[in-house]
Amino acid sequence: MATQISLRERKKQQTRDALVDTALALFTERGFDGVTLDELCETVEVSKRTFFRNFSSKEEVASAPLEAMWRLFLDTMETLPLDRAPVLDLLRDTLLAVLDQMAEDERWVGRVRLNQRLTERTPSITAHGLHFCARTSAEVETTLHRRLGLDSRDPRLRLVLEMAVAAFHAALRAWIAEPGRPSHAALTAEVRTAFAAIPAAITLSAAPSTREVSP
Amino acid sequence: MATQISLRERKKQQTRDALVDTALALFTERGFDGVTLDELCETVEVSKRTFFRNFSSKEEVASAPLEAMWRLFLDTMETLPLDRAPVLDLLRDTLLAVLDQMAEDERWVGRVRLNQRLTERTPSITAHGLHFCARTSAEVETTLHRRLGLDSRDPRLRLVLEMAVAAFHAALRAWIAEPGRPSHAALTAEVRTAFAAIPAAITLSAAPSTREVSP
DNA sequence: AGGCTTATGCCACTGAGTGGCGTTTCGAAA
DNA sequence: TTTCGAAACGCCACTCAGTGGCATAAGCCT
Repeated sequence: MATQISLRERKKQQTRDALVDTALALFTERGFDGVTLDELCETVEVSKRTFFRNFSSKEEVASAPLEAMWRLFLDTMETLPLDRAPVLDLLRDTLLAVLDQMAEDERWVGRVRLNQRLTERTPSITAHGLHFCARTSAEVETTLHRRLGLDSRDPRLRLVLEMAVAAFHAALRAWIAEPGRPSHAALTAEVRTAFAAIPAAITLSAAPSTREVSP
Repeated sequence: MATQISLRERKKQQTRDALVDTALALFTERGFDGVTLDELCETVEVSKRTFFRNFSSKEEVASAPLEAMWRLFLDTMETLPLDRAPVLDLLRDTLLAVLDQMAEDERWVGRVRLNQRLTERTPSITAHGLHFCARTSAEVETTLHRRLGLDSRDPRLRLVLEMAVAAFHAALRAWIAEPGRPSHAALTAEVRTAFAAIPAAITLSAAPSTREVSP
């Protein structure tokens, strides 16, 4: 009872996975711009037309792992039971739960790592990822706006979402920078740390004892 | 102060301005994807090669007004006298000062309006703008990190920067949505409103009877 | 005025992304 | 099992963003 989905769906998923893994490997090895789509498609033995039926751009295939996580996040937000806790805590806990769920496939952690490394060194992937985040968080905003019953002109919901996204990005960067093989546990720890730093960020002031020397 | 710059510099600036204004007009009229670069260049009577010596992409020419503002912001951050005020207040006040300075050229306000309208309806411009913001705020982070003497692993500086950017974007969106002709004064008012909402965003909770929380 | 620098125009080229269309492959009903 | 419709695929031709090279022109400087 493993697969209730059709053979066709499975085959499609297989080529999708093959494209993602091969793309991550090739991009990591020779750089995003050093690999053409023709090359990638030839390696996976798939036509370029098929590639664009699975991904909307060259950047998307490299961002697939994180985008899958955000889609799960969005779905969870739709069905989550809401309590009266601060939205920021809600977002953090949902994010942590989603991370646990994604990490059940242990290959995902490795893929996210390559995904993130490529994002950091490739401007066009960065831009694509930021845009995806913006779209997704706009959808989360819509969902929460409806479910929490807030005034649509209230900018606080948008702001708290941006804070959460910023905290997650900070956590990802710190996680990638860690020595050794980044683990799922380490990532969740970084997420907790980053969210915990938010209140202090608002009141952050210049360090008292520091004096400036440069022109 | 008059123009001390050379004639050559002025001519270059003229073609730059012509490209920006024509691009904003054409894109607004027929959509970003409905205008080819060849068309734009023919209208301004400039070769495509020249276009790419002034702008690095089709998206950049549409984002030029806001990018100019952020560059001025970055320069200001470099030379600003720092006091012990919270960094968030520092960022807000600097942003307001930079807006005043940009608005001295009254054409700028109109350009930003078109810039922002196009950004909202064009995904690729959105992505480009977000990436530019990320790069710029990373530079601001570097500058403030050096000038404030903070631990480089402290995520609070990054977080407070993201909050400021998010507040500015929220202000821009509200400004664009205002009826009538958006003015510079209205924009600064929106900026103040958005920044003021930040502390309450953190503690925002789901509340059917919507109890307001004040800082 | 003459040489130097710098912007520009022109041209050919790569590579991403799209549309059309015929063919294969799977799913499901008969 | 056969057959039929739908979905996925491959192939081909095309548009357009962006780049590199090289020759030319325009401003700058002595």
